[in-house]
Amino acid sequence: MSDIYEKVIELAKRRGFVWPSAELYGSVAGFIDYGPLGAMTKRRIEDIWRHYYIIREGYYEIECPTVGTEAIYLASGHAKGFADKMCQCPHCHEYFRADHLAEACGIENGAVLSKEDLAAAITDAACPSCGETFGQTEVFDFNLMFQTTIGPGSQRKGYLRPETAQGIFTDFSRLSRFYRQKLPFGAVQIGKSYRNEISPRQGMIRLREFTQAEAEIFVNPEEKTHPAFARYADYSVDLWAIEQQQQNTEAITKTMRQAVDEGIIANEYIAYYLALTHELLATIGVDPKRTRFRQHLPDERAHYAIDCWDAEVYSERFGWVEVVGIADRTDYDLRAHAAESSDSMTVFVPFDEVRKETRKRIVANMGVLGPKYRGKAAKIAAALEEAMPGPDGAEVVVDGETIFVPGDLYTLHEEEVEVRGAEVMPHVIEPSYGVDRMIYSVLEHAYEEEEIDGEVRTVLHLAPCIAPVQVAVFPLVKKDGLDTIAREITVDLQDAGVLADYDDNGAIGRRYRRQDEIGTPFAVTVDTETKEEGTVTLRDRDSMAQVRVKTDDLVQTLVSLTRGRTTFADLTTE
RNA sequence: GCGAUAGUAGUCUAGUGGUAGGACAGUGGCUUCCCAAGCCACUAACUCGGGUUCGAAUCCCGGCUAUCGCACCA
Repeated sequence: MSDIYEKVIELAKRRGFVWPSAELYGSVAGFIDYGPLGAMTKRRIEDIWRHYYIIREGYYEIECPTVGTEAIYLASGHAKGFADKMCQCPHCHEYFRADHLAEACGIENGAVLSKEDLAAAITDAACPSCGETFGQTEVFDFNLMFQTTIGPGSQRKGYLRPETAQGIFTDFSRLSRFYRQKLPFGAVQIGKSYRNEISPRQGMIRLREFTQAEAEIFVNPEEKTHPAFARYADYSVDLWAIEQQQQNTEAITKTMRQAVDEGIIANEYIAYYLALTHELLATIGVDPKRTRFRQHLPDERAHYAIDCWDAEVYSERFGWVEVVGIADRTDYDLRAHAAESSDSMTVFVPFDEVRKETRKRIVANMGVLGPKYRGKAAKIAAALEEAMPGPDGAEVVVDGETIFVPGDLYTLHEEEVEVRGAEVMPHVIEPSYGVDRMIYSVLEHAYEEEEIDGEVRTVLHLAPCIAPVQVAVFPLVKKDGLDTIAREITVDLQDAGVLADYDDNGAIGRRYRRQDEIGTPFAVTVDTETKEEGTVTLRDRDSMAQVRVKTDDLVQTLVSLTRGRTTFADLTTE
């Protein structure tokens, strides 16, 4: 049966929203092209995202390469952790995850075994597909990252990034200086990421090249209270928390204040971005009734994450689809990069008041110590500074050798120092949006076939702020100079930054329907009254209602309508 | 990736071993003062590669893509 997915995809293909990529030479699953209308819609959605995260939250956007060196992904764990150990049945040539097979044979922790151990573990395993015994089989890594080499003849490995986040982490120190080393701060990135999925099946939902919009917000681990939390404290969303999932009950509706106070959501930052995400999705036209937030269960959550929620959108075709992930990733990423690089990845956080601390310091008496230990003296002196002295001496370890240094070879100083703050490794709050999934959700929720006088009218109820074509301009008939007036109006609208589409082809009804199908929210029609009274009709896509508007006021009215400042209903009640 | 099924203009579809019709859409024109109206004309397709055959869109094999099942997967 032709379900809504097929109808939406058919429309998207036919009218130029989304196409299979490079159909000319045969397309490859997991790659899509955005056609003229799709690219415009995507841009508008991204710009609304920018409005929320850059303009309102104040996290500037950066843009990093999609190709990264191996070091980045060794640090991030993607080079290892993103790889599955696979094997192939020698009889039926089916592929399986080796660790799953091993676990089916009663091996625990198959995931941590080496390739060789796994191969040994599965020799007696029966193939889940054909039932034959595996025997000696090779276990190989399948890494979800696309690999490339950098430079001619170079052995230097490069990877296409599997997420945009790493670019922000690798720029951490410069970002910290840009924000004058004051937590919290954040950066965002919108761009392509790549995952070489084994078998992408679900159209726009699982792609090998996809667009992410990610924010990495660096916060003081001691202060996970969002400075603007009041904005969303009373905002309520549907939460499908761990408890409801385990008890198999429905999502619960809570305000963000309640959810944080009751400990359902780990902190204000997570709650704040849950609410912001809910509002953003509603703004671009995702049905709030078909939006919920699902908390990751403890066993699916990454071990370092404190709390993680997915914004899920209901699709008639795919069920609940993860569109946004919002996680508190703690200092995992920065710690990983600090360990791999020579950067501390910390921010100096001053204390509210300068703290006075007394510090014990051991100063070696080099005049005695030097001659006594000779070549080892410098190292022993350095080790002494860190040592805990006993009553008559201190033990230090130098080059694996334990040396007892008598108390008369050093003096103990007690000094009062002023401590003005501490080096803090921030925690990362990460809202991560799948832009392609947002677009699909919007299209599916906007699609409607309604019956008008026995005819089916196909309408995309796109929000005026994301509709690719914002206004259509028609002469009612192509004579008496009506077309000239309509063309002039089109240019006036275009000059005001409104994407206006002039059309004089065919009957007026057909032109309305054409625009309905691509979601154009408003249509302006020029008729004889335009010449006599100086007014045009403005037609609303959703209600098909019309009002007469003064030609002189038209541009201003439409600018305001397309930006969502006013609605068509406001015009009719005036 | 494996198995099953399928692939005909932009879309939907008819069809047969002898090189393809329809509908809708689109374009040009006529008509038309408000919701896919009417009339005329036009454009436009056999998924790709190989094989069998005098001849293949049709039969066979393979690739690609889509749908479904399995596996995989945020």
